[in-house]
Amino acid sequence: MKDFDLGSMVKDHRKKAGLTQLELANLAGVGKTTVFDIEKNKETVHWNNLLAVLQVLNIKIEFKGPFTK
Amino acid sequence: MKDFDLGSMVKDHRKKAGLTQLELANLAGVGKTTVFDIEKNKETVHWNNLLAVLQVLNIKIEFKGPFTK
DNA sequence: TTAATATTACCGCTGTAGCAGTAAAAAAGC
DNA sequence: GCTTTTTTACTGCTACAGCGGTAATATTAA
Repeated sequence: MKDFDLGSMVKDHRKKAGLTQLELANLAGVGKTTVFDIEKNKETVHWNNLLAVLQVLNIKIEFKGPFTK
Repeated sequence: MKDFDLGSMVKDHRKKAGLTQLELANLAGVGKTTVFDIEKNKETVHWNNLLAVLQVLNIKIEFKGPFTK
């Protein structure tokens, strides 16, 4: 039930991509505060901003529900 | 590259759970507008609100990146 | 060690997501 | 058919996420 640590994953991928928070923010078209918040697991971020950051890092999202066909 | 249709998935799961948009919104603790926007694939929703809705529907999220361990 | 870079943390300000309310259009039930 | 429920769509209003700027702390490199 506990939320998985997305922030650390983002940070890890960013590091391995050789990017700073500011660079990642610029690439994703968001502010540096947003990248910082994501890595700190703040759930107050906007969905589209999170998507933009994940896309830069090539992180895919999969949704699995009881009725996933 | 195209975004997968999360809105339809949410709607489908909601239907199969026998919930109306309003009921789902109340269960998730968000407004009806938010549920409506999610099903319409508006990416402007807040991350925490999306999480709350998915949790009610038992939809899990998985992140898969190049460096996922 | 010192210097340069990166991260964390705050600050106002602004834009807008979220809200409830309303109403009209669609869908479901009778 | 008609009635009820649900969904869609719009409206002000409010709260706060996001923004850049700044500064302090932490990290890295030289």
